[in-house]
Amino acid sequence: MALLSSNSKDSSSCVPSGSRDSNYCRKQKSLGLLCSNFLSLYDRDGIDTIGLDDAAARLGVERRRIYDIVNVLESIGLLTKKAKNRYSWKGFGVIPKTLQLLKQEGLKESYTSFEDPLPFKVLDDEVDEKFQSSNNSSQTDKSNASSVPKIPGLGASKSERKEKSLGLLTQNFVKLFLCSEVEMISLDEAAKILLGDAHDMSMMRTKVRRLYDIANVLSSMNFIEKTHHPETRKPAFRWLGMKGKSQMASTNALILESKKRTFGTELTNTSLKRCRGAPSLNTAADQATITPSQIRAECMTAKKAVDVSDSEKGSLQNVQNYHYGPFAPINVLKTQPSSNDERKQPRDWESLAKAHTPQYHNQALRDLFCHYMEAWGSWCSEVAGKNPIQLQS
DNA sequence: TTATCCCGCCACCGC
DNA sequence: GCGGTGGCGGGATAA
Repeated sequence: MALLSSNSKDSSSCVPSGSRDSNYCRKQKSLGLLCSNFLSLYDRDGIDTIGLDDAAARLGVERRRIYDIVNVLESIGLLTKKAKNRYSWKGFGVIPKTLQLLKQEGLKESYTSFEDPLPFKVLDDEVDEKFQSSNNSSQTDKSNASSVPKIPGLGASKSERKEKSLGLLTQNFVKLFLCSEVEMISLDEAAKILLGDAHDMSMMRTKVRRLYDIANVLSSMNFIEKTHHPETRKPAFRWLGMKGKSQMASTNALILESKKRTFGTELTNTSLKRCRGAPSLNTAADQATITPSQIRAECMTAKKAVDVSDSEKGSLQNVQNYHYGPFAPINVLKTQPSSNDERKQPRDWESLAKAHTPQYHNQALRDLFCHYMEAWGSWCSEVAGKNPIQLQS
C-alpha cells in the first residue's frame, strides 16, 4: 500500500504532472470546501434524496470523499441513510435536537465515568441502540429527525470497527464541547480524551487525522471555528454551535470581525458564545479558554464538585437550567442562590460579586478569571459608565 | 519544523 | 465474485 501510494504521489505532487495539474491547490480540494459545496447543492427546499454518485459527479470528486462528508453530516443528523447510495436530507432544523441529545448522553456518561481516561468512548452500546431505532424508523418516518442519528454502515457486531468510525468520532468530538464546557480544545487533546490509549502514538496520529477531517467539516458549517490558544499559540478549535450556524447566514460580517477579536476582548463577545441558553450568572471565567493540559485536572476537580449528590445536581439544574460541566468554579454548588436569596439585595452587585467569585483550584484559571474581571471593569467604566467590581485576588 | 489533511489502498460486509 | 463502504496511514502541502 505504501509503495503504491507513494508512487502515485511521486507522479502527481512533487512534479506537477500527470493527473494533477500544475496549479494544483490543496485548499481547493479541502474537505471543508467540499462540504460547503455539498451544502450549497443540497441545503435547500425541495431536496429530498441525495445520491452519492450524483453528489460525487456534481462536486467533481471521487466517492470516497463524499463518504467522509456524509458520515459526518449523518452523525449530526443532517442526513439519514435511506438505501444503498441514497441519503435523505434532513436539514439544519434537526441540529438543536441532535445537539441536545448528544449533550444529554454525554452528560450522563461523564457523570458516571469521568474518571475513566476515555469518558466519551464508553457510550457506544447505548448510542448504538438509539441509532438502531432511529435508523429503523427513519426508513419510513422522516419525523424521527429528533433522534440522534445512526452511524452508517455499522453492524451491531462490528463494535471494533464502529468504535473507530468517523461518525461516532464526530459525535464524541461534539460531546466534548457540549458536555465539558471547554471553550477551546486542541485536536491532540481531543484525540487523547476520546482515544484513551494516549500511549499509542500511531493510533493517536490516526485519530488526529480523522479529527482534522471532522473539524474541517464542522467548521465549514460554522459549528466550530479554528483559533489559537492565546498563550501557547497552539491551534485549537472553539465551539460556536447553532449560534455560529445561524449567524453565518445573517451576520457574516460580524463573525468575521469577531474572529479577529483578541483574547482579552472576548468578554463582550457574548453573541458568539455557544448556544445553550446560559443564564446571566454564567461568569466570564466559566467560558474561559482552558489550556488543554489543564483539562484533566479540572475535569477531576469538577467531577468531585458535581458528584456531591444527584439531588443537589438536579436542583442546580432546575434552578439554573444550566450545567457548568467539568470546569465549573468549585464553589458554584455551594453558592447557588436559593429562591430566597434571589429576593435579597438584587442590586448589591459588589457583595454579590464577592460572594460568587469562583475559587478555582487552578492558578491559571484564577489568573484568567481576574483577567476577565479586569476587562469587565474597564468595559463597565468605559461603556456602561458603572463602577467596576473590585477584584478579589 | 510543525500543522494540516488529501489521497487512495485495501479490508470488510452484504448480496 | 462484486460493488459499496469506510478505516487507515503515507507523505505532500501549508503555515
